[in-house]
Amino acid sequence: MSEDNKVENLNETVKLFKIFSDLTRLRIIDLLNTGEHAVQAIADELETSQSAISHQLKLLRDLNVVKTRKSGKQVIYCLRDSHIKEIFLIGYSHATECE
Amino acid sequence: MSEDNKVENLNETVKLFKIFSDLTRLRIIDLLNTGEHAVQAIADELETSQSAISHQLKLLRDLNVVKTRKSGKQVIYCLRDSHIKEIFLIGYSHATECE
DNA sequence: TTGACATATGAGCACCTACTCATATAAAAT
DNA sequence: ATTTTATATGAGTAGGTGCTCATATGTCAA
Repeated sequence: MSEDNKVENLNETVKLFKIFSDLTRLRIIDLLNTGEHAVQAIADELETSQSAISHQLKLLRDLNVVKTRKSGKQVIYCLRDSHIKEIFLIGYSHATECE
Repeated sequence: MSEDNKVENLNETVKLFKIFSDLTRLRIIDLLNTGEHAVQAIADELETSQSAISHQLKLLRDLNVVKTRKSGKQVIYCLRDSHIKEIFLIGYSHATECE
């Protein structure tokens, strides 16, 4: 592998880890681990503004972390696949196992 | 577990993931995976200024990711334990396996 | 159609972060 | 002792990020 490819792979890895590097996003992911939720339900649960949640959900959508379906006026979010869930859980257990 | 503890645990998880959320730091960690290196050797290998590397190494020191030993004028860095290596490798493989 | 509700999004701002540049510190060589 | 080499660190700065606030868009109900 060329040095450029190595750096490119590391850059992809950085992008992946950045998904989990914000408390609001991590709380959303943690919540969606328990099942699908509408936007306002997420905002209520996390006691965070609808706008802040919606901005983060857009990021997670653009990064293919979550997918949506519509139900009437609501938009319901869930994790796209177990990929993200796995990495989250590994990080979570490593971060909390030394207490 | 209280909601506060949950958030606190998620915050620790965020801190862990943030370690890996910068290309320079990830390249340093990747390089130290191959064994210990002095500061200037890291800077040369990554074609990055000594100052930039030194600043990042200070961060990694403060986060207990790396440890050092002195050898004459040089300060030689290595990863503190396999903990970090494991998480890095999991993220790296997840980020690169879909190509 | 009008109003109420649910979500998305743009603009602006405050904060954070990773760099550069200059300089301090420390050890070895001369 | 002075100079050279290796590393650390403070100040300043540019770019990125996550929020708020205002508003747009879309859907249902009356």
